[in-house]
Amino acid sequence: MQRTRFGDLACSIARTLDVIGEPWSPLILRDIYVGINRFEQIQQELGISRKVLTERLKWLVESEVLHRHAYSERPPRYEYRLTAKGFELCDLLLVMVRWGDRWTAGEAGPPVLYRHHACGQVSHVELRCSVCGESMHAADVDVLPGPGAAPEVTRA
Amino acid sequence: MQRTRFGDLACSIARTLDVIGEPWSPLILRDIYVGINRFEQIQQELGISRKVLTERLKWLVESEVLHRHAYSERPPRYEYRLTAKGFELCDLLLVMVRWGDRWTAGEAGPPVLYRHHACGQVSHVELRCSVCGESMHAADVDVLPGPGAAPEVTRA
DNA sequence: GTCTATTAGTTCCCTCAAGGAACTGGCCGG
DNA sequence: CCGGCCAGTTCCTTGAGGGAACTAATAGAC
Repeated sequence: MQRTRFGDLACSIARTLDVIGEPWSPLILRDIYVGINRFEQIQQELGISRKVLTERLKWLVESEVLHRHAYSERPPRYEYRLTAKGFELCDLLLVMVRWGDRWTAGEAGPPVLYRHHACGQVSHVELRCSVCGESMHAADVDVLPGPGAAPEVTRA
Repeated sequence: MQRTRFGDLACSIARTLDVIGEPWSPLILRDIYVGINRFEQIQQELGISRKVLTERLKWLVESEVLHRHAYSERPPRYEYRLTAKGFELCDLLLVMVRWGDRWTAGEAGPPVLYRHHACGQVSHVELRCSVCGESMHAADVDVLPGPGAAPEVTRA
């Protein structure tokens, strides 16, 4: 956790960062997305400190991104699963993958490929407009104050 | 900067986080995207420590996400601008905004709206498959090892 | 010519979060 | 009853973030 909390800003980016902006959190989310659901597994896969992993998991559960599921009563054992809120957050991971593949993968090519169920092809995500369906990137939009804007301040 | 660097992992998410995963970096990117380009302006808008801002800007310039543009020779004064690489990184911000709007905006509604140039409508981004154009989310894909995968390890 | 303001950092100290390793508690199998 | 597994917790050390003061370069006011 960084010292300054972002959740109070009238900014959806800051609020999203408040949930998964801390170091390790996106990688924990990825692990759980690909089926690495248990404390011990995640700790070993990432090489993260157990203390930090405990803190992150607790926060993600509080934020309703993950839910702690008992897979054994005796002894009490838990695994972590994505909620609907958490599943949608994985969109962010797909976009990170896309950017990382394009700009950091280098000679070797992307470390992981994604096959789309609908068409069966290996592909990647693209951003489109929810209204017209055309390509929509940072350069293709105007930014306007919305209903939840803080007075006298414009934040994204 | 968190203690553990992520850039060396064979994982595009980790590599992307290596560039903008540190606290404040996405918010700095956002500021520059919306036209807040100068050190003093960013520092005041975010309330970030000047020391940390210096470190982040330096790193983002080294990572070729930003470029340091001299807008005055005497006295030497600089502003920060997005490179093509940096502009594409803003896609990530749009997806963060979308998630934040959906899950954290609450009663007040989204603080900022985005109008798409192509259709003139206020809308938001959606993820589509680059091959077939259909909706593509985390639940709609199979994950396969790619050419740049580390031996014996699968990372996203 | 000196005084102040502006901009872009740099330096300093202090606190608190991350890393790492050892430890705890519940339970099972031999 | 001993060792092993799992899911954490505790403790200590290091180093990153916060905050404020300081520097350098220059323009403009007086």
